[in-house]
Amino acid sequence: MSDSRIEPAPDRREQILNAAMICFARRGFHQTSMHHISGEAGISVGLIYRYFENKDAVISAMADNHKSEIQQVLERARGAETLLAALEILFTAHCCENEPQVTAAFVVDLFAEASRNPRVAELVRDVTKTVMDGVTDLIARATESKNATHDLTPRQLTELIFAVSDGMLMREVLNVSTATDSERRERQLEVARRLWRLLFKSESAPVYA
Amino acid sequence: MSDSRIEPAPDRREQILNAAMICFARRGFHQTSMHHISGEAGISVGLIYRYFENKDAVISAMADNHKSEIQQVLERARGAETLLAALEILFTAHCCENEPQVTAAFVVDLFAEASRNPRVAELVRDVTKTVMDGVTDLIARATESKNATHDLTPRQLTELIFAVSDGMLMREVLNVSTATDSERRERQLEVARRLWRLLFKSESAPVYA
Amino acid sequence: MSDSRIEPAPDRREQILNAAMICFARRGFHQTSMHHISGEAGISVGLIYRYFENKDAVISAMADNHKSEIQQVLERARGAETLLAALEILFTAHCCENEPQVTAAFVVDLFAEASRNPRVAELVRDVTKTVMDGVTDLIARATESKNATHDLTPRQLTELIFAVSDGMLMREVLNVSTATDSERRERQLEVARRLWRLLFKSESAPVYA
Amino acid sequence: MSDSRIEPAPDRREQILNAAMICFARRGFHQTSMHHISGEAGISVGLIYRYFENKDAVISAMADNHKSEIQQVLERARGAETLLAALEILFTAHCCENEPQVTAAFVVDLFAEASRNPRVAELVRDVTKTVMDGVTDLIARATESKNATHDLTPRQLTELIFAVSDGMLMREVLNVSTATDSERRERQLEVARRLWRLLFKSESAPVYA
DNA sequence: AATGAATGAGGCTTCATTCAT
DNA sequence: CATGAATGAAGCCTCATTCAT
Repeated sequence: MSDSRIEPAPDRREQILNAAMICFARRGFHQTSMHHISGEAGISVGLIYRYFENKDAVISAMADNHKSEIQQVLERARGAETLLAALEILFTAHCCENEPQVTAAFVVDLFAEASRNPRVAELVRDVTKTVMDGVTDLIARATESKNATHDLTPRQLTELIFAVSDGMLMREVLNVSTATDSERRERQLEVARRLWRLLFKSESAPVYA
Repeated sequence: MSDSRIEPAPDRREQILNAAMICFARRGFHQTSMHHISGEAGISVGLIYRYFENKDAVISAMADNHKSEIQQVLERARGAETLLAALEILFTAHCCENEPQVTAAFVVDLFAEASRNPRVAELVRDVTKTVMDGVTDLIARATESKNATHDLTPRQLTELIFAVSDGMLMREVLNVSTATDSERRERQLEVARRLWRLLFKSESAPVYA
Repeated sequence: MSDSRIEPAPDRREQILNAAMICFARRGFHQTSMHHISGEAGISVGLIYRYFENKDAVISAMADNHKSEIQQVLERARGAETLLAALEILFTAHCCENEPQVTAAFVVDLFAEASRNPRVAELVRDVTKTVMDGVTDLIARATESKNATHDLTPRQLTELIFAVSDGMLMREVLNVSTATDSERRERQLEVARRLWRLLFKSESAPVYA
Repeated sequence: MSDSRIEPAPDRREQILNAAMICFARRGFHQTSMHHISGEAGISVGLIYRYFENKDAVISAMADNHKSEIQQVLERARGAETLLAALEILFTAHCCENEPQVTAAFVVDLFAEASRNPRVAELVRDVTKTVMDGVTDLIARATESKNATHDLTPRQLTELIFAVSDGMLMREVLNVSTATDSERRERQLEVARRLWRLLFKSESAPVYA
């Protein structure tokens, strides 16, 4: 803070990944050139290659980052008091941090890339499995699951919940400009909440007023 | 030679679009070259430019095609006897015709492209709106919607149903090879069906045991 | 001849290879860029890739060409009346057609490349073997070989003769500018001739006045 | 720290040149990067520039080194008891020290480089002249030259002998793996020896049987 | 003396697009 | 209508060289 050194530790990797995230969200993986990234990061092209073997490695690293972030969210969700609160944490984090447009565009592109880049596919599968296993476990242990009115297994409930979440995220890229980001988000959240209550309905009052 | 009444050329546009669909699903829009398409179609590169202004126009035309197909499915769904049957038609068509992998890869790429190509975005938004309006209407008029145990409006129900469908399609690209296409599909369909029954539960089971 | 068409068949491959030969001789394989070649050939860079998979393929094709040329020379040598005449054909062709500097620079670079590019090495080994086998055969059958004053086998004689030829070619790149090309060549030829006479000495008069 | 009398740094120049020799032999001058050299030498890239102005200077210095080595060999040859012994020293040194492959690849590359880098050409010409002058002198003074059966001048004999030596070295890079290094070498040496005896045949055998 | 991060020009290659035939 | 040779801009990546530390 009082240190006069301009940049104590310019974590280049992170700097490059941040720039790449912006570029990828803006134009997609394959429309983003190394020049775009270097320009956004304010460094030279060659320098990127000191930190990443090639463009694919940048994409993989971003997927890795995405994985860590999601795992942190999972940890937070595990600490929630109720199942619905946990789901809300997951749903919100998945789509709402940063500008939702950016995240959504990136994630959809990530899945598109996964469908043909095996290394990325592996990463996405991995994070997907981890998080879904975590949520399945959460559901299986939740008291809210006891008096359910459906015959969905915890696993199936998880699949349903994630499908809704991913599906909404996918639609997000269309950027229906008839509403602000937060309004749109609120609408989606409301739908999701109602589904959750339906799935984990307790006799008592609705969780959210 | 002088006879120009009978269709002299095969439907080139369709031929090209079919080839493009295969290529796009295989490698994505921006990884597919015009030569890939011409090779797959068995024609020369130059010929593509007689039918499409440029590569973007091919992509847009594919989105157009996708729109027509989905609208046809909507028509079929409208003729179904019950709401659940209609949903099943929609869900199945959306994901199951052709090889699901192909369709899934294409659709995810289409959404990714929509997030930055305004013309594609416009088309996708259009088809999305049309189909969702259609389903909302279907739901609003369905007798199954009367005795619902939730407070979801027809519009919200539609959003929920489509989110589930799209979300599952998105996961499809990961191609978890632990099951055949149809097995995977069956599992997804089972989850979706249970949701639908929960949402439009009719005959029997009282909501509160 | 009377045909008014400007270029009846612009054998692109040959055109490119000619340009490449000039460039390679001028600056070596790895100092020659595809731009250099395309410039020398008067075409665009991209066009080279219609005819050659990549730069290495151009090098290999040149080595191939070199092989054909040498084999033709071998054929001519086979038709010579005396062994010494045959050797003179081989020696002269190997080093003297075109500008000797160009050929020499190219061949030395070719060997240098062979020492690390397996595909080129294979080609050079192949042509080397073919020609040396041919000459060994020529020697074995020549009457001049009968009354030799040495105990060198035909194979060894061949090795000796080729070593001399190659060694002189190697020196050629130094371009000792104290003499014209042809003078230098004449000096080399004189030395070589004397060696050959020594090796295949007949009792009679020297073959060449 | 204040002591600067005793050689504080190891002989960096030599260390770098040794590393460069290994790299150059392995991949050729222009395929060797400064990083390759620094890596092989176990130092940083920047340090090379403290001892050499640029990459070309490294190449020139290597040629210089090569020159010194050859001159030392010439000195040794001068001390030999017979002409044939002297030639054997020269022939053996030229091709056999270190791994022959390495030397051969380096020398062929050196000549290739000489054909377009004037500074290198100058050096190679210089060393060539020095050594050939030395050998010419050796031959002129040798008693073995007296009763020769040929009309070759000492200069021409030198050219012949060196051509054979260089030609065999050039072939060496093809590394016909059908024999070990030493076996191959022995075969070459045998051919060369027979030539020498033919050229400087002394004691016994009359020329005409 | 020594390091290695940083630069940016330049090399190889691909690809959308045009156009003569 | 159809072809495919041709172009050239642009993308990915390497590497000689510099310079702050």
